Amino acid sequence: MDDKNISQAVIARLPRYYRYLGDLKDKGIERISSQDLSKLMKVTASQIRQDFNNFGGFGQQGYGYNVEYLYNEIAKILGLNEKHNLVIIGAGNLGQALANYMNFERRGFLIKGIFDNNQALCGKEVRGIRVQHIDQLEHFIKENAIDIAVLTIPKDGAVKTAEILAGCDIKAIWNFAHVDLNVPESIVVENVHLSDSLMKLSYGIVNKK
Amino acid sequence: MDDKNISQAVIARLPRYYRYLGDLKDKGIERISSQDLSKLMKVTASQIRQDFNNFGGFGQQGYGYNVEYLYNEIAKILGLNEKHNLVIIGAGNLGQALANYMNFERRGFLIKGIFDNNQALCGKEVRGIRVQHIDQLEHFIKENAIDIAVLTIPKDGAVKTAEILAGCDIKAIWNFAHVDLNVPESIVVENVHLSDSLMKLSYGIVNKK
DNA sequence: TAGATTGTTAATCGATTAACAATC
DNA sequence: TAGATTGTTAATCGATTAACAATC
Repeated sequence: MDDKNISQAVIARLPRYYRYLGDLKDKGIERISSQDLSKLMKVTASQIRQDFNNFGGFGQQGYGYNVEYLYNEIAKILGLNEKHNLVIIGAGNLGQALANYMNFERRGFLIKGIFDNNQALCGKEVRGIRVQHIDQLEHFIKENAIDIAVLTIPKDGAVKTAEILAGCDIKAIWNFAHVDLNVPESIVVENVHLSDSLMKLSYGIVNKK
Repeated sequence: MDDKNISQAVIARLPRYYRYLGDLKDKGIERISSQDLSKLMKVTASQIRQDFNNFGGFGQQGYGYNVEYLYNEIAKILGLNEKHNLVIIGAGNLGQALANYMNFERRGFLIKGIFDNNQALCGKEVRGIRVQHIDQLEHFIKENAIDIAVLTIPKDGAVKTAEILAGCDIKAIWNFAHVDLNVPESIVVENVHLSDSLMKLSYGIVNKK
């Protein structure tokens, strides 16, 4: 897998390929051609082949792609073969929802800690993990080899907390706050702006043809 | 506002413009040039002007853009000046988190009902709204002029429920299930695939330069 | 071998950026 | 009026699609 410069558009499509291949695998399907996959996923076969060839040749002429092999290769590309330790910052509804949504653990994303600045929540257990006060965050991250911080707090707190995280050795921030974080290039930030998504939906309704 | 064919890329940027303009407005800033906004948002001034001009001229040569006016115009484009009635389907953690996250109401998205197929949850109150059994969904949608269904249930249920929704007069589905829904073109679907987002983040960590 | 389907190059399409005339 | 900045056209860049030779 020699990553020269894979475009964001390609990367954004990988999880969807992964999902479809997982379904095919579960159905016991062994091989699939780019053409058949293209019908299933409603994209062009050409795009599928181009996308995969960014990472090397996974197929075989005259045969197509081996489902399980391709599935595993995409997992590797996405880093799903590695374990990631994460903390959730913000033990409100969304934080708890993510903590309880445990398909993530199956993919190697292990919740090691949950933090909140509300003393009343501290000590409470969410999915067997005791909520800690946010003051302990910095120490905890360093001690527990935390890779990923999940930010599920309001935007004011998020900006400040992101600065703290930048000071620790955090690798990535999964940001649910409605604000763009300003952290060094070296930290990966993946935003989930739910209100942006809802506005896009709203646009779709209002401008329906 | 004459919508010929605005590209998805442009639409996806509108909520972000809206957010920044809202912040500027709150700070009492009256006008801004595309150049200043471009520095703030880290995009090109050219893109900003192109984007806005898809919807008509909102600026003035030699002056720039009036913040409040532009803010309101974008709100109109996004349909935020209209009210939307919505139901949440799935009263689990995520459904409750969204129900409780009430900035949505401020933007005109009114939660009218919450549904679940788990009898144990029915009758329980979430944010003052009594959870109903999913059997009542169809009836409720038709009676209460519901525009938007928020799907926060596992994927098997989601596919079936989407079919029911397609039968009602629903306008849009905000889909949090990890599956692509197959509904008529006339229904707007906006997906929030959290696991896809987390995989993108994972890719970012593993392939960091 | 013949048929199928990839990997890859070339063509097309669309989106972003640059440039500048129009105009406030 | 002169300066600033938009609206818009033209140039560039990148992503998608089409085509086909390579090869299993």
